Amino acid sequence: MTHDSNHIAAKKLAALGHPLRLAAIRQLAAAGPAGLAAGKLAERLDTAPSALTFHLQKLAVAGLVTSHREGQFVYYQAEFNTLLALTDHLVGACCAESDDRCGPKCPSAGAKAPDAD
Amino acid sequence: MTHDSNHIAAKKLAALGHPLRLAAIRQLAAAGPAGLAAGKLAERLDTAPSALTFHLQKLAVAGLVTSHREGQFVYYQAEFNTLLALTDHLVGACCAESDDRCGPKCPSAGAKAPDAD
DNA sequence: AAATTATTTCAACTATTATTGAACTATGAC
DNA sequence: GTCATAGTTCAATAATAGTTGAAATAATTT
Repeated sequence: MTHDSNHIAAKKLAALGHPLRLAAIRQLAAAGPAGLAAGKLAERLDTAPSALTFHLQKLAVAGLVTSHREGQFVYYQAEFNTLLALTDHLVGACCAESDDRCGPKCPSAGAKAPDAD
Repeated sequence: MTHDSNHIAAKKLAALGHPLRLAAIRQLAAAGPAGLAAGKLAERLDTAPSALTFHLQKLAVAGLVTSHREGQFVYYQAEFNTLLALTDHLVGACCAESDDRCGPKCPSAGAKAPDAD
């Protein structure tokens, strides 16, 4: 909400704004809390290891993934709370200043409906 | 879900991945279906008109805003459905391949819980 | 300790995006 | 028509981001 949290959220969105990175985070999200090894991810995304590292680092800097080594492997996992907070930042204030709502799925539906049907 | 929809979603996220654009779409989202005139938006975002046009065009190309002229004014409005679909693309497959869920707010909570408590 | 597998780092290069201010176009008021 | 207001376009520049492959580091196996 502050001036600065907008800046931070924009950074996260920019990090997600690349096809490989978006595909990566979705794989990691689908994989659940256990995450995936970098190599597995590279294989699934059909990309070169060095490219994957480059992109995973951007995601890590943005706070969207974490990693830890387990023997030979480095596991990456999605930062779920950060992802969910981000989607909320994006649509959470939807229609806040409006009498109308944007539709049946409006995130702030019910919060201000004058309609007591 | 397809290879290509990922690419399209990444484009939208990249469009949102700039502080001014993110601030703009949030203002437009908060403004509801009626939208806001470009000048009003420029004033609220404290930015030069030409810069605002530049960024609004990116949002428009990405399908996140539309605009229409009303006399002297050009009104911009958020594309709510696109925004909501985007957040869903981002977290919709969360934990889909996992036995564990990422947390109490997991978007796919209930979809696969073996827990019949 | 040499070989193998997993991942990261680096450097050279290419490509894309953002910023700024001045000029331009569109509409409405006089 | 001329003036004021609202927005857009353009051109020059500055800044950032992405790609590639080869070399380096880390852990494991023999």
